[in-house]
Amino acid sequence: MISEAKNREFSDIMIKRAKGVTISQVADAAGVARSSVSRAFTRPDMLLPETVERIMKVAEALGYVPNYTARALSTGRHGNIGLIVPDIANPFFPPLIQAAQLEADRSDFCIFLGNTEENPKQEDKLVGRFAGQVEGLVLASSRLSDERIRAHAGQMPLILINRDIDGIPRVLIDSGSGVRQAVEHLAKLGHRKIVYISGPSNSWSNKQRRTAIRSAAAGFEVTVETVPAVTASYNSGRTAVGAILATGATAAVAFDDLTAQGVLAGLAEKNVSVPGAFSLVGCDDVLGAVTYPALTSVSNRSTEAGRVAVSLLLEMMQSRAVRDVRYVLETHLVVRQSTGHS
Amino acid sequence: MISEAKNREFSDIMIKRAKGVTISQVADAAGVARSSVSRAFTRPDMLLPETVERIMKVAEALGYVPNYTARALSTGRHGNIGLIVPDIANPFFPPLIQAAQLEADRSDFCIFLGNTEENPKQEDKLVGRFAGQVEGLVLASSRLSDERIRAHAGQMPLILINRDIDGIPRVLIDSGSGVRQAVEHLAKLGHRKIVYISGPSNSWSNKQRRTAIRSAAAGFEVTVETVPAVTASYNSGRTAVGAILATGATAAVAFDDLTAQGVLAGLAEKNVSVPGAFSLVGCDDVLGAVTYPALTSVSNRSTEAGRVAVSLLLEMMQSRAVRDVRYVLETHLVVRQSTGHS
DNA sequence: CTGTTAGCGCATTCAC
DNA sequence: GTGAATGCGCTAACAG
Repeated sequence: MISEAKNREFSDIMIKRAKGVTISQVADAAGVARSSVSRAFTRPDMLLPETVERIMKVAEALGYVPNYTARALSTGRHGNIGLIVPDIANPFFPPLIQAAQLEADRSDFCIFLGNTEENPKQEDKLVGRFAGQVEGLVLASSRLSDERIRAHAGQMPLILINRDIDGIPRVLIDSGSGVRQAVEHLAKLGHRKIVYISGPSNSWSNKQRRTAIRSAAAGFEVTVETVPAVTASYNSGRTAVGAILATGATAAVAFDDLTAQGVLAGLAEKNVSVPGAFSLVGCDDVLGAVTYPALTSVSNRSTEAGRVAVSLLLEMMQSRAVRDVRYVLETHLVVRQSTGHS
Repeated sequence: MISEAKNREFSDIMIKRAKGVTISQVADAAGVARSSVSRAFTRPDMLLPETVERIMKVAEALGYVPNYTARALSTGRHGNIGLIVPDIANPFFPPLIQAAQLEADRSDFCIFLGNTEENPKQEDKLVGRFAGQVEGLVLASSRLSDERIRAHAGQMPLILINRDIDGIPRVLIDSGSGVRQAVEHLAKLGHRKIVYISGPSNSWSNKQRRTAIRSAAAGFEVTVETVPAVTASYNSGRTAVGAILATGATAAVAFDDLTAQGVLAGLAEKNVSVPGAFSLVGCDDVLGAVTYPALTSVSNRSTEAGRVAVSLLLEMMQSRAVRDVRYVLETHLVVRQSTGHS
């Protein structure tokens, strides 16, 4: 590996950069009032076409670009909305972010993205940081306490994704429906004891999945044990394999696909064949069919969740009022090759 | 699937939301001047501890939150930097984004993220939209023309990732080094004709890889043909398989891992075994060992690229000057199971 | 230590 | 149709 110093080539030329040109300079240069320049950019119809053209030409020449911050301060509308996610590197979120961005763009809004590294403190800090820069906020899989979320919701329009708090508009991906199908699927394959490999303890989805598995298992005369995987990640799943096998279960449902992928690797290391000797189901279906064996998983609807959340937020911002919306997206099991007879 | 209407439950309660409380209201309520409130939040050391405490208490009670937009307008510093990527759903970018965010956070800066959907128009619009909201900008794998980039660089501090323009600070991931190793690897395995499955035509990385393969191949007496894959994606790679096999080549290097993954799927459909009958190398190494067979790939250094870019940007913003930096990150080949003897 | 004053860049009343 | 004045919420001199 080459050292940093060796990689850096630079000349000594220091070019002082110009400060941003303002509306006043354009006005002076064009021989008009500041307000006319402003109008030329926001309501050209109020000016003579020739005046607009002249102003635009001068603005172009001077390299004038409207300052959105100043505009926002004066209008109270900055056209930005914030989106906060716990971990952008988790493949569950990029499609959600993309969909949110697309939906925001349709109404000419920009997305301010925050990544919290699964850290509530960081999340709280970010929300505060967004204050005054965004008109509304979407919190995806928030790790914040109910109280904190309520406090923030009092400050600005707020939509929750995968977090169920009364009185705050929320979009919920109901993995419960898919998880129940997973348990039924495993039961029919003859499995009598399964383990749930749990995710982050402050995750709403984690609680929901754990509960759904327990109740579904009871109906199929299957027993369930829970093995924690601390965080939702590959390594976490991999190290949990020992504990999983120690339970004597013949199948497992993992909190998410990433965890499942780690478990898959851990099982392979211990020469436990899948699905021959052990069956595994993931959640969120973010890996498609790329694992080996291809992972049976519970579908996710993150794209719709992102789209709907932003759509609800824009609606809420427009009406300047909050409705107690609870939008639920159902899921289902996608059967592939990682599950088989016990 | 349940209809949207059915999923939406909401009460009729419309709660009017309060407007943001300002520094003046806090000042009045606390019986101090506005400037004291401002100081309590920005330079508490300038005030008596008891004054600070009193102000803070009142602020807390009123639910005051500093307005960053107003603050930015007055100071000229908003503590935001923009980061624009072509496709957030491409696994190459999340680690880069995460690293950039982490580095920004160390200096208490926030990242404003933009996604362009590989569309230059959208990219141009976003840059304009960021004007005045960010103090600096990082453009990753920009699809903009040199002219547009130069124009924007004149407006604010700007760093490029994977784009090589003279006079504009840039961080380049040199996949050339890794690609050359790939060609050598294939040549040693006896392959005499290989194809390069190209990516987006306006991608700097694509040009760089194509060029590197050609020159390396010449040195090893290997012939190269190029098959286009339009966009960098799974489907694109999958549909290119026909054209790839038609060339009669025995191995291929794909623009990126996503494309390679598609090719892998396409080859499997045609019952062409990998690496038995065909060898394949990816680029960017974003899939780890999860494909089957595990993909031989050229390493990426996106995390470092993100970190370094932000670090350079902050440095540049501080000095209010631009140096002609060209920071190069070397790559290497990661051999796995998708390559074998011809 | 704290209050007073004056902008930051722009949109928006009002007059003309 | 266009210019002059006011204020968005906050920070930064300058006094006291």
